[in-house]
Amino acid sequence: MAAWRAWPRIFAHVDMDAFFVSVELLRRPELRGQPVIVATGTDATARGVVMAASYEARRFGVHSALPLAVAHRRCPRAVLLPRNLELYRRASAQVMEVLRRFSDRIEVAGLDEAYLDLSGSPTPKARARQLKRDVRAATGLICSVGLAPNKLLAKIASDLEKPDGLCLLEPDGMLEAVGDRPATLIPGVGERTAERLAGLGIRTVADLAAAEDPALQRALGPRLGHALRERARGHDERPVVTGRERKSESRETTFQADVTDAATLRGTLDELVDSVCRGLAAGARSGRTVTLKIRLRPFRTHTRSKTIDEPTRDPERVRAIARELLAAFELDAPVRLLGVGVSSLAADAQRLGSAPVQGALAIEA
DNA sequence: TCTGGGGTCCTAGGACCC
DNA sequence: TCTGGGGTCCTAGGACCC
Repeated sequence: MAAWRAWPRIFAHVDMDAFFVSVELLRRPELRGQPVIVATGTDATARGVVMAASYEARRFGVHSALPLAVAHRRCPRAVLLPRNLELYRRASAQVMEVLRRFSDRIEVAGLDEAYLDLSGSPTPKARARQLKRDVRAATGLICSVGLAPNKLLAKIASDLEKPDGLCLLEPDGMLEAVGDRPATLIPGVGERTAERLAGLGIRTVADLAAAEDPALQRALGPRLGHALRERARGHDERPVVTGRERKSESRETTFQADVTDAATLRGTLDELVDSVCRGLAAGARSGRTVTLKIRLRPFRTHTRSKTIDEPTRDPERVRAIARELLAAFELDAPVRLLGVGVSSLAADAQRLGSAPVQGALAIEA
């Protein structure tokens, strides 16, 4: 009898393979088999990063988040495609629609991945195979699926047999499967944390699993230190969270050349504010905190924020606050990036007649 | 080697209130 | 005159994820 039959819960992590590139290839089939890079722009010498790389391009050491200039050096003949987020959003919605047929307990964790709670299914592996077939039939896209008794192991498992993988991972099998991989394999261990761990002589997942709790807690803080060791041991109690509410909305832009001109900054700021407010309106939300983000040369990032008493998404109001924050900021170097965000969001309580808000109605009653 | 854009969560200090 | 303890809110920065 398969061990998974004894698991109290069964989670699937569905991860689309080279998602942005694969979506592009649906309409550019002639590019199949070639190194393809989806990036922030098409000028390989301009500022930007790789958003996705085909498996052919990955063989040259090109991967997402890599600076475009470096990617171009590593693989000069790669076809560079500009990102088309609207296209990827539509494809993602199609994929998620298929996934919902397999469980209503689904957590969308990005455009290209989701967790499904399949607890209670007598044949989870067969369900996963069917899911892969259905996604492919509906969208033409390939995904990898990890099956495990918790979200963490499911996520690790989905990556083990990419592309087009289907992998089942038990807690007992974790160290055998990934024990000698770098600790950064564990979600939550990024570059900075990996450096701190290396200071303790911890480099692999197995090292982290075997580490002393007090030492970890001194290096990383009590919460993170304990949590990461638990993860390295395959322990994870997080449930699938459905229907998350957005907590902030922001826009930012990196200038192709650093900016010192005040009028350019103000003009850009106004566009960012308008876009954020349109986004808030589309989601019927308003917010109380306006945050200005500034990145100065060479790469120093700062934020300034102001919180008001009443939620707003009035562009005039948000613009006035953003301009005030910008005016008060001491610019001692050229500006590389400018951003605007609104947080402390609340659902609109307006238009009660046509679009009732539950909480508000309860008060009315 | 040069580092996008959209998010989430955590920490830490200070203000303020009871 | 010296000085509690807890709670919430706000701000700024940092780390991380996709």
